[in-house]
Amino acid sequence: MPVTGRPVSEIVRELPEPPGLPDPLPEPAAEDIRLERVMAALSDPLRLFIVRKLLLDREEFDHPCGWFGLDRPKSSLTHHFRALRDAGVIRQRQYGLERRSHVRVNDLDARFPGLVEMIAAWSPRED
Amino acid sequence: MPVTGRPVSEIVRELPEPPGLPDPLPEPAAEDIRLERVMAALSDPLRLFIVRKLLLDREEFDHPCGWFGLDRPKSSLTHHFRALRDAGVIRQRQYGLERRSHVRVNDLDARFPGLVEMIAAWSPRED
DNA sequence: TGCTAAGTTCGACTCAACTCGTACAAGCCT
DNA sequence: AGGCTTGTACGAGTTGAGTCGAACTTAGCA
Repeated sequence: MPVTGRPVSEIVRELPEPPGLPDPLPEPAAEDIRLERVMAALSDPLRLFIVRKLLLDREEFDHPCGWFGLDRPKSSLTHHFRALRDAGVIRQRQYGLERRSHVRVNDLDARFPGLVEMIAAWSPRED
Repeated sequence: MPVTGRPVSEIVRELPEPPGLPDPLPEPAAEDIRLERVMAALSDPLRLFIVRKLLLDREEFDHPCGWFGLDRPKSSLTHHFRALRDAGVIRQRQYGLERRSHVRVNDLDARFPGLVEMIAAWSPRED
């Protein structure tokens, strides 16, 4: 995975919200995020890839599905992005045709201190 | 869950191994522990309970299955303890009839800094 | 010797999750 | 209007995980 080399201290600080965003899609409130569900969401390699790319290769505030370069059917991607959103890991907004996502760094850090930073610092094995 | 109130700084420091222990049961080497598998192991509420109790209510170096007070069939417990051991979360040793477990704090902390501390600090919701 | 206790192994059942094709909806553009 | 793009909804097939009962193994002990 390409990595920009941004320091971890910057990764765990969520970008400020640009003004005039669409409303977020339905998601759990920060206090309703469950560790078991977050763990289950992050136990899938594809979803872990998505979250890591959002953290490490972030270019904008929000990113559409196409930006990830995932070679999977669209219905599979819908499934995985929804799993991440339902668990409270990402927030999604509808921009016209596109549905863009970012990691809920502030909410995750408030509930589970150190989790986002650990994921950002972790390097997946090659084999 | 009862909690002894030990400081987190003590929790993330694994107890020193007493001398004369039996060999550990087969387990992945520290460098082979996979984050996806650890996440999957911790996505089950019962296993999260086991790990938290091992971290927070520890009384000895190793604890047998009976110590946890889990009201499940023995074959179910075998399944869950094995899932934790296969993922590299706990180490198990055979003491006569008993199979005792402890969390591999040092190995987990080396691979995924902050994970154990986050789990120890986290409080499950009541509902 | 034989009982008991701790835990395993095996097989069966259930259920949730992953995968994907197909059909559909909703914007954007010419 | 018509076509293109982004993504959803639904359904089906498959796989894997959790659950448990029943039979077995092993160690300790009376």
